[in-house]
Amino acid sequence: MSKRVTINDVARVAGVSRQTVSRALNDKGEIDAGTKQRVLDAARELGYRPSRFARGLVRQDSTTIGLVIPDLLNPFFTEVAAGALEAARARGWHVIVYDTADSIVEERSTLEVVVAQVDAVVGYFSLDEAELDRHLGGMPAVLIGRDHRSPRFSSIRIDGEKGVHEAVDHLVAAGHRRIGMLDHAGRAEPSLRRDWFTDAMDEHGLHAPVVGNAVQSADGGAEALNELLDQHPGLTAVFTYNDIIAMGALKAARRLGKAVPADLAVIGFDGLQLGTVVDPALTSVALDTRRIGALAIAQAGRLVAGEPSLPDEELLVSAVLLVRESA
Amino acid sequence: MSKRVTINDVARVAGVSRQTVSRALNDKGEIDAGTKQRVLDAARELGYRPSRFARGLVRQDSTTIGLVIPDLLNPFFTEVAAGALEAARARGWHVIVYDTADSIVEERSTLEVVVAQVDAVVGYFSLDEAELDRHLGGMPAVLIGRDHRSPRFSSIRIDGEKGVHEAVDHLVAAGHRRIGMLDHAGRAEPSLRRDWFTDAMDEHGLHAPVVGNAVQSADGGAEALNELLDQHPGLTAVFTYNDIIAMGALKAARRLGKAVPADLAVIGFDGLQLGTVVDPALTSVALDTRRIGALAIAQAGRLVAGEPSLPDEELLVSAVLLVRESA
DNA sequence: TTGAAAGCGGTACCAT
DNA sequence: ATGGTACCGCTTTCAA
Repeated sequence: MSKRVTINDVARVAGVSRQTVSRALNDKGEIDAGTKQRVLDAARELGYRPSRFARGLVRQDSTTIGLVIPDLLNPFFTEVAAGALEAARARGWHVIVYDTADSIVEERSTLEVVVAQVDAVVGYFSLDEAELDRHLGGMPAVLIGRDHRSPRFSSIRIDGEKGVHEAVDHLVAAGHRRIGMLDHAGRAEPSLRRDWFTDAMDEHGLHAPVVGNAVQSADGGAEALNELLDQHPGLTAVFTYNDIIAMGALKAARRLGKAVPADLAVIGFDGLQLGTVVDPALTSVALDTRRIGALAIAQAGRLVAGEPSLPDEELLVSAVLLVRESA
Repeated sequence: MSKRVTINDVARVAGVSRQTVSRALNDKGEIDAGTKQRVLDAARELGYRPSRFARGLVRQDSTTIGLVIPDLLNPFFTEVAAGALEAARARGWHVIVYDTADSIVEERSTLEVVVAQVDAVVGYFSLDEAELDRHLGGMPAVLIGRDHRSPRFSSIRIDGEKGVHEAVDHLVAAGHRRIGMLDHAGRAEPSLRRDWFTDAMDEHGLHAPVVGNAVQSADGGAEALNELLDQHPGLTAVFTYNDIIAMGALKAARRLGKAVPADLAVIGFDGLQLGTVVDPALTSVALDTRRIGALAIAQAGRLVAGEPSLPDEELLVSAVLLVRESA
């Protein structure tokens, strides 16, 4: 492994001092054109590249934010990430992306590493606040889609209540009464989204919604729909935990010979762009994913700079019903 | 904006030297338990976080690789990115993701910024080698899906020839003779994928393939298929530039009342996981996207470390036909 | 126009 | 167990 070429090497070869090298490289004035050229040539020849650490050490700017997401392959997180990258880029900040592979173990090891590499973290975490704090040791952190108790954290809150109510209203207005839900499987408690759904159903006097559980994949959604319809053949509409599950449900419905939305209306959650590639295009309770990413970055930036936090009400992203074709 | 808390501040408050602070923080032995606690308390109190620059400067390890992709929202690039992240993580390296938004202008500004932030770049570039070199100034670079002339660059090459031949063989074996293609619109020249397709058709004595052009989106694919079938109603199969376009074609086919694959067989390119959420699941000439990302990282790592490049034949990723349902 | 010297915030090595 | 000192690679005064 070849030794690093430093500014001193360049200086020696060019026959000048390193300050002069610095001047040449950073396009400062106050330098003879000939000297500058000589330095540049030497630098090229040696393959010199300035150390980003040394630079960063002396110029105290340069903000790097760690974005922690459970699964880059999940289009929802990809959209959030895209929003974050865009927002960061606009400010000249950098984003290091960490994928925790939906695993607590990976999340821990990610956090351990993250503290040494970035100025702030934003993202989706499943560890409790105490442990997060322990790993992060004072680093600014913005939790997405999850409230915080400790003032040490910030949150980007997601409110789907209004959107889910709109969805149920929409279904009821179209004449649906027997409406089921496909919730997320494999979590201890029912999801918030399910609570919103139940509430909305209650409001219409439609009680005891029937709920199935789907693992997080299109196949999971398909399977869950099959089971649900098996037990409750009378259902004319389903609301799902998210769009991926809804897409699986779409597929399963077609296999069962049910036309969507005529025989079975389907409404997802997330409002992924992806919802337009399936047929019929997916109606969904949509989140502004770009905005989520952008907000997280903005808030992280303020924390890093020691500026006051964004006001709470701006840290909230509300879902709205996006009517396409499936309902 | 509050001033940075340094190790000296902690040392002063704890009443020790900074070396002792360093010991306490890095869990070195040779330190009194009481002292260590005192230091830790002081650090917490002050909200001290070590500077990653100073650390990086003295510990010469820590590799950061820049991943440049045209569009994170394109699932193909997402999959490559996921592969890269995974490979980097396994080595303890970091990946900064840059999205150039499919724009030359953004690509330039990205490159300008990238040089100061990472040890090597990998990704998809559209600038010519001379300009890349100029921006990169000696930084190791791995071009994906694109060959290089200058030995200054590395490439991860993509070979779809075999896979596309398999696809055509598959169609021909199923009795198809009138096979069209939906190429990528908006590029000056026909794509490599089109060349492979034409060759494969030739081999079967099926000449003059009919080709339409689709813009890069599902809608683009749908539109292009409509046009193509309008001009060539006899087609019984289409091969597309990529999976997204194929998914649009799938949708368009259904709208036209054509069953897939019975009336029209569809084969995409890329082999996206996404291909399973549509119905019928997409048959595709599949690339191992994870591997592409992993190879790029591996090669970048070697370049950074000054190790010999991976042998050329290992830097090649070949596509294979992935038969699902649409053909 | 150029160079010398003083840090930036840490860690490593050598004393004590 | 603790502190002193040098040094990582670069930029920024300040002189010359």
